[in-house]
Amino acid sequence: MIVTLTGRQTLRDAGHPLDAARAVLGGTLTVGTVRVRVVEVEAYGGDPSGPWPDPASHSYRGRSPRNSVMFGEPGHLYVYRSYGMHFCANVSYGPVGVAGGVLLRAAEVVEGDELVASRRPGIRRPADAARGPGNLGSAMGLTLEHNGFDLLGVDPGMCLTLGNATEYRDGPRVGIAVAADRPWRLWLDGSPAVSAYRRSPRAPAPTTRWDDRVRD
DNA sequence: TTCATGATAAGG
DNA sequence: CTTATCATGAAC
Repeated sequence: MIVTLTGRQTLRDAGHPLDAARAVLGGTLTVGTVRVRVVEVEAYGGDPSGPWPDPASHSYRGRSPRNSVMFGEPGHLYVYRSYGMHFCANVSYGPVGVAGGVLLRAAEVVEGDELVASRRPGIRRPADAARGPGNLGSAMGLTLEHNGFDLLGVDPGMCLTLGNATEYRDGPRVGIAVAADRPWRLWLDGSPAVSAYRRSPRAPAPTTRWDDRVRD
């Protein structure tokens, strides 16, 4: 018997942060008249009392006004201000009360190129429009007003379809000082919109080469 | 490869 | 009040 899960169920029942990341990767996000295909994501877990403790996650030190969406219904948009100037977007996952988020790191523009171009003047090539989480936020026109929107429900102008990617690359997460080497960054191989890997200068040097390490 | 940028949360 | 941060583009 074939069971088709709704997107909400898939995100709620993720058994691991990577399950949620795989579900989102390859899907589409629509905000207003702009639709993009998500080609790079990072999984983030939650606090130590939950199933996926993650010191790199905004929710690691418990619920706060900023991160509360991560603790809420799966399939909602968690928008945060990064370094005071960029807006980055996550998709919440896990049951209500359990924190988790999939950071949207890069996407290809499918619809709305004109509006995106006006929001991202000066880019060298179209693939750079939503390349990197801050750039993705700019291209989609995201602000804190979008925080908490239901991506799988009735909120106007906001829609997420899951990609449930089965073929992808993985690697260490970008720009974080702790738990940087968990292979929780996933991307679609070959997409020109995938961002470049930048290791945090605060992260300890990896003890083994990435390609040599064993992953489970 | 390093730096300025500059909001917000967390810790002293 | 001080420090760190799920980043970016430009300068070096």
